[in-house]
Amino acid sequence: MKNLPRSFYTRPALLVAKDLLGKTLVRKIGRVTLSGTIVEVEAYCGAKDPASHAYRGRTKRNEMMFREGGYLYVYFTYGMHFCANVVTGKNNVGEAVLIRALEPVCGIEVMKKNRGFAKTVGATHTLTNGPAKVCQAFGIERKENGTDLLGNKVYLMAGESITKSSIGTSGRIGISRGKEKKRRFFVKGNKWVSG
DNA sequence: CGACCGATTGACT
DNA sequence: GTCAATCGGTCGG
Repeated sequence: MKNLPRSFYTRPALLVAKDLLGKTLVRKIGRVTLSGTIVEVEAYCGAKDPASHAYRGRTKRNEMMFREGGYLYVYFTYGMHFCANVVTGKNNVGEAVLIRALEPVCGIEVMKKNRGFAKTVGATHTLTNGPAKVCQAFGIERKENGTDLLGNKVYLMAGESITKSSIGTSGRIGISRGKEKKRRFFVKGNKWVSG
């Protein structure tokens, strides 16, 4: 299997967001491989979007968002959580797509260990149904900020194809500004989608 | 420098 | 349903 090419990421965030549904996120930690199918995302559109970290221009924190597409932007929030974004668009644009939820595929036992879950068989939907949960399960922290998705630590592969009719759209979650914009996309009926 | 608040979660009433 | 946890970015003085 092969990484998605740079050209997948250098398009506008809204297009990349919809195309990310059904793709497989892969994370390698030493010899361990974790993977999952993306089922929920949100687009954050640079300087034009009041909810985006890039809205107030380039800073040390959001620098990564201004790279060309295909890098990981990880930020720390609420004093205890990390969220992972896929940087999109061309250099200096400042767009990204937040990975909000995914369906675990490989390495479920390791994800449970990372999340502090008991060693039971199978996965429960609370394992990865939220942006900070995905990061915790996949071991994505501050040092993963800036990871090149064309490398072999964190990357994406083509996965299931999602038909247009099974993609749901809504306003974004957990923000106060730009709430009305329909920039959240999810796979309808998938139990891993966050509530 | 101090106050305020956030792309969240989990525990508790 | 409500609320604390906990810290770094941002803005006002």
